[in-house]
Amino acid sequence: MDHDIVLAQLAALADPSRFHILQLLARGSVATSCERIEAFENGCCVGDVVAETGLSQPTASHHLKALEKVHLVRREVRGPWTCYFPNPEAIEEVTARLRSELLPSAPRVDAPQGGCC
Amino acid sequence: MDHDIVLAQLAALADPSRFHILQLLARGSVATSCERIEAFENGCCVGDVVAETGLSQPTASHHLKALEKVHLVRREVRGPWTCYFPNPEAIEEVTARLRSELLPSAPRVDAPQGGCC
DNA sequence: CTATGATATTGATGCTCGTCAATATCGATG
DNA sequence: CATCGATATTGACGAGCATCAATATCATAG
Repeated sequence: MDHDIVLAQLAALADPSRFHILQLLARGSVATSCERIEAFENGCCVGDVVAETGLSQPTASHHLKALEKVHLVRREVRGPWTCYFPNPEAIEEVTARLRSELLPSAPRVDAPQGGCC
Repeated sequence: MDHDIVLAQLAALADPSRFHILQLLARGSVATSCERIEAFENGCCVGDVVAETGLSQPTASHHLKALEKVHLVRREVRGPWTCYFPNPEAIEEVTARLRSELLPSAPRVDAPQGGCC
């Protein structure tokens, strides 16, 4: 089902470590140690996440892989580095789906003035 | 921290059962068995969720409580029934926070035309 | 007060997941 | 090939959670 991707993305977003990683990528505030990422790209490598978050290297790698699996980040191998980049479209998609599925699309039926209880 | 509420709301949204409950409430498609809910209110009672989802009564009660804890639904006791109503403001808040925290606010620094790699 | 219908709580169970240590893989460089 | 830096994988552990059965609470009608 196409439905599942939204739930998977929400689950990915709900973890504090992963949310933090996405924040770092979104604000482009990572001074990366990767020689193959230009400043304007707002990307980082696994080691950068380790340095910024204090997570162990396997944990950082694990979370980045999870984020890439639901397309919240884009992954690119550049020589010895694995580079990750934010994917704003995915954020837009999640918020759009949340709104379309969980907000009343049509204006509600007119309610009587007096209330009920 | 005010930060935690967003993560808690995302975690609440990420569960299939809870997401389904919110969908039912959002589209106002629950023909409730509660005598004290008017049609225009788009609310339902615990028993309605049991009937619509097939979950056990304790599980439905548990999920509704969890949704209320993060303000995704509003709770109101009406006689023997506990009634739940959608809270669209919370959905708007979550999506707004997602966008403000995970999307680049300022336009990115101008990138060189040629790309890099 | 008693009985009944509606919901909440408790206890238990199985599963998922976040985390790290240890180890393996992989690319680049001599 | 041998080495080194960067990342991925494996294995294990513990915490949290979704779920249900059984039971308790609570409101209302009689």
